Formats: sequence, structure tokens, C-alpha cells
Amino acid sequence: MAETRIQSLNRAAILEAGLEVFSRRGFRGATLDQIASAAQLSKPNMLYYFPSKEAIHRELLLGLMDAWLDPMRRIDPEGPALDEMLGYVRRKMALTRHYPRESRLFANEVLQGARHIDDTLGGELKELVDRTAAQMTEWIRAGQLAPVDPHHTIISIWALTQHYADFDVQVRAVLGEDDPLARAERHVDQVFRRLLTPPDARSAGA
Amino acid sequence: MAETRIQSLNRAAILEAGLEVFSRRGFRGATLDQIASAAQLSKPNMLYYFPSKEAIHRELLLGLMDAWLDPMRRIDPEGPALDEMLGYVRRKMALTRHYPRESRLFANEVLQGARHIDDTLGGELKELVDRTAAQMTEWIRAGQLAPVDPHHTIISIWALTQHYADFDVQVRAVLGEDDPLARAERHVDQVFRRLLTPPDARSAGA
DNA sequence: TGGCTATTTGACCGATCGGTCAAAACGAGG
DNA sequence: CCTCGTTTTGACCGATCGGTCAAATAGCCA
Repeated sequence: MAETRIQSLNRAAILEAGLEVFSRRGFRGATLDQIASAAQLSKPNMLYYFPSKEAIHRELLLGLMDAWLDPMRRIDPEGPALDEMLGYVRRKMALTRHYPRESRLFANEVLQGARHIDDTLGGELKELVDRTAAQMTEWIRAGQLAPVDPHHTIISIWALTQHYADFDVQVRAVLGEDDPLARAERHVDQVFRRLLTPPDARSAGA
Repeated sequence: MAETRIQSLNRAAILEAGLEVFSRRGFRGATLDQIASAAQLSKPNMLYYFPSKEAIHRELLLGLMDAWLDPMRRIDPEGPALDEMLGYVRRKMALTRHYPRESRLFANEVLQGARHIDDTLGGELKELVDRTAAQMTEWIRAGQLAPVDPHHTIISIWALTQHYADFDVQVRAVLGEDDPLARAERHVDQVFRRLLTPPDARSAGA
């Protein structure tokens, strides 16, 4: 009873189309006809693979959350504090560069109340953040990071990195550039380097 | 032919209701019935004051843009560089605290392509940003600000301040606090203080 | 009070929404 | 070729969308 080749192909096409449309229009703004035509399927044919609009949306969000949390999970408590934090920033920025639609899908969802994922937000995500914040507190106590509010620092990393995906229309309009992300990556690294470098390490290095 | 009392009262009620609904649902997700019932008016009665859903939305966005740009306009080239920049950050954060719905309205619009305001984005906004960035470049040359990318620093200020309004569901879920903004204001000040304080001024002050 | 304008409303319209259904077309094994 | 399960489709459904309209009502000034 395994998935046939045509099934997995069509399911993938529908999810790809759903990502495209949901990320640009939001859940209520997207229509099944738009998704179906983007997937080059008829509407009833699409509903043969997914029972409803909600089901497509839910599957996209579910698949998203894991990839979204992964960069934070990969922070190594044994590694050098500043490098670990800047590595996290870099990995999160890579998500923005390579998966801007996923970022906008998430932004749309949270902006409109996050009704479909509020359990994940208050559960798995909060646990992971609390654990990472505790690790940062240790690093600060050990003098490996400058004193900061760990929770709000994590939120700042999200804010800065996701902004380049979610508001890219505005970013491009204001910068007038084709590829703002090269500069953006250097800038974001600089922001958190200056925020997190402990005072007694400031004379050394570039 | 001036506006009567009842006209200005009803128009205000409609705009207030429109802000509430548009900011939580986005343009396409909002319905005229929702806005009308929030304004305690019948739908045809509401359309007696505004010709269409678009007209309500457009008037809200127009009124918004001016207030949104004001904190940046009030940066004083004659003032002390760091204080002026941190003052801008503080004013922008005050908008987030007092007008989160306006922030979400704007976020919804930009997220979905900013089709209703792209002329403002590429015109008035870009000019103001370029002028402010030029001022920052002077300050950097004079050693009053640490070397940064001015454009991306401005974008960072937007990203951090607006994030607390646009993603407040996520912020509250992760922090588990009732009023995250008190801490947030201190944190955001710290981020840009460390980013912008010139190297030779770091030994002085707190 | 009468009369005129400004305001409000219920009923309704065509378009579009998410979703259903029965029937047709397809495809692999015999 | 036939058979049977899988896949695809056109036609259609009730609900809801943004918006209209004629008629009813309220407010105001002579």
C-alpha cells in the first residue's frame, strides 16, 4: 500500500504550489483554484490527494517548523560561545536566503494569530528557546559572551534574519539593489558580533 | 459643505473598525460584514461613507505612512550622533507599543507584495532613507558613530522594533510574559548602543 | 407642522469561494 | 482483449463575498 510514483509526484506538486500561493496571499487570501492551476491540476483532482485547503496548509506548516528550529538545535554547548551564536545567526540567515517563501508562510501565520500552530509555539519552541537561553546565561557568567537578555537576543536574531525574507519588497525598494542579502549577511553578523563580544575581548581581533 | 458631526463620527468608527479587522486578517481575509459589525453599522450604511472595501484600506494606509516616517524625520543632524540614533530607535519602539495594529496592517501589506503602497516605498521612503544614511555616513567619518552599513542599520531598526508588534503572538508564547515590551525596549537600546558606539568612546560611560 | 435632505436599512445581485459527485479515462495484470 | 482499481474531470452545490437599490426613517429648519 506504499505511495505510487504518480501520487508522490502530485502531492509534491501540490505542496510546492501551495507554498507559492499561501506565502504570497496568506491562508484566507489563497484560493484552491490558484493552487490547483499552479500545480497544473484540476481542482477536484487536487482534492483527491488532499481532503481540504486546511490539510494542504497544515502539512506545509508542519514540515516547516522542524526545518525552522534546526539551526537553533545545532548550537553546541561545548563549542566557543561567540562562534556558536554567530554560527546560529549564519544558519538562520541561510534559511532566509534559500527558503524565503517558507519564512513568509510562517510570518503570515503568526501575523494572523498563529491559530494553526499555537501549540508548537508554546510547547516545543518555548522549551528549545528556554534551553538555549539557559546556555547563553552560562556563557555570560563564564565571561564568554557580553551580558545580554538571552531571550530577547534570540528574538532579535529571528527578527533581523526573517525581516529580509518577509519584507523583501520593502528592502529592495529602499536599497534599490538586486541582491541585498550579501551585504545583509555581513551586516547582521556585525550586529551580533558587537552585541555579544565580551568587553575584555574587544581589543583583540578585527 | 463641511463634514457634519455624525459623518466624522461614523467615518472615524469605520476606520477604527477597519484597522482592527484588516490588521488581524489582512486585506483579502477581512470582510465588509466584519468591519461593519465592528463599527456597529449595517453594511450598506458603511458603504454610504466609503465607496468600497479598498477605499477604507487605502485611507488607513495613507494615514499610516506619515506617522510611520515621522520618527526618522525627527533625527537632528546637529545633535549628538549616538543620542540622535538611539532617540530614533526609542521613538520607533514607542510606535510599536502604542500602535501595534498599525504595524501589523503595514506588515500585512508588505508581506503580500505592497501593491497598494509600492510608489510610496520606492519614492518618499527611499528618499528619506537615503538622506538619513548620508547623515550617518558623515557621522561615521567624524568618528561619532562606529562604522556600519547605514542602510542596513536603518533596516535593522525597523526589523527589531516592528517585530515586537507583528510577531507578538510568538513573542508572548516564547517569553510567557504579560508585558514583554519593557524588557524589549532596554534590549533594543542595548543592541544599537553596542552597534553604533564608536570604538574610542567604549571605555567611558556605563 | 410641513417639507427637504441626510442617513439607515432589508432585500437582493452576480461572482467567487471551498467542496462534492457521478461518470469518464487511464493503466497494469491476466 | 477484458477486468478492475487508480486517477482525472465537468458539472454542480450551498455559502459567502463585495456591492447595489429602492424604500424607509431621522434630523433639521422654515
